Amino acid sequence: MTPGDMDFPTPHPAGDCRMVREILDLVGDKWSLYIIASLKDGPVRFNELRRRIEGISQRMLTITLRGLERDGLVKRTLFPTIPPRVDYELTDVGRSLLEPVMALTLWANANQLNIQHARAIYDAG
Amino acid sequence: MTPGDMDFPTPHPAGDCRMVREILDLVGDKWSLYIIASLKDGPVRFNELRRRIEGISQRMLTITLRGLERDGLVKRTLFPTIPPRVDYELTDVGRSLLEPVMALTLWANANQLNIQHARAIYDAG
DNA sequence: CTGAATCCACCTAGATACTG
DNA sequence: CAGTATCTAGGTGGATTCAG
Repeated sequence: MTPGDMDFPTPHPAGDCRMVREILDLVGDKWSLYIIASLKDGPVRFNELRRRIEGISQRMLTITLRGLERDGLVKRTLFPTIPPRVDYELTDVGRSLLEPVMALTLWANANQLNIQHARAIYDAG
Repeated sequence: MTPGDMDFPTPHPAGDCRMVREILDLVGDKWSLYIIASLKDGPVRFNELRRRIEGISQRMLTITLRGLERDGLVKRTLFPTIPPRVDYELTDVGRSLLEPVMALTLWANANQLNIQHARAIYDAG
């Protein structure tokens, strides 16, 4: 580490953007938000979750759930019965994420036509 | 388009989640939010933008700007001087996106310790 | 039922070199 | 200055198969 470059509190003016990117690294993948949304009304079992989220593969459901569990957004409960049963549910932290996501949803609602229009114009030109 | 599959209003209960995903497809990539944040105070030229966003390559800056321009979030203005000059600035739509993004930032601020903690516990077990 | 393991196709994005 | 073109490594996610 060269002494001259010791501290770089904010390498660029984008400041806060750093943390937003961390969230996007958290739930910005293809399936996380679908899972969170699908869990908003209470615990759901693995295969039921799989049925609810159309198009997700078994592998991606497992992997994504593991990530959400690791980040403390989803809680996994194993019932050691035969056959085994596993419930997934949102933690308080996970549920609190629904709020800012809702803000994004509102923005999407308000602007999706603008965006479609802009694209149509751009693609025409 | 097969007549049978005509309409599928909400294939799964995740409903609103669709639109959120569309936004993530819009600005959920690696650089879009950095660019939007870097443009929040007014027009910026290409190379200045490149200097502000540490780590971005010339290619990715071009590609990402094209996408944002196509979606109507960023406006590109060419001054046909020699050497050429190009200004990029947020449109009203682009600027309006800063609000819900700010909500995400607040959530990140409030929960980043929770997440770090959850990860530490998970990785320990 | 709930996974883990493996293989593979696609896409993203970085490096580099070149252009008007 | 503001791009474009090409090549390539690495990551993401789908399909399939196996296991407890």
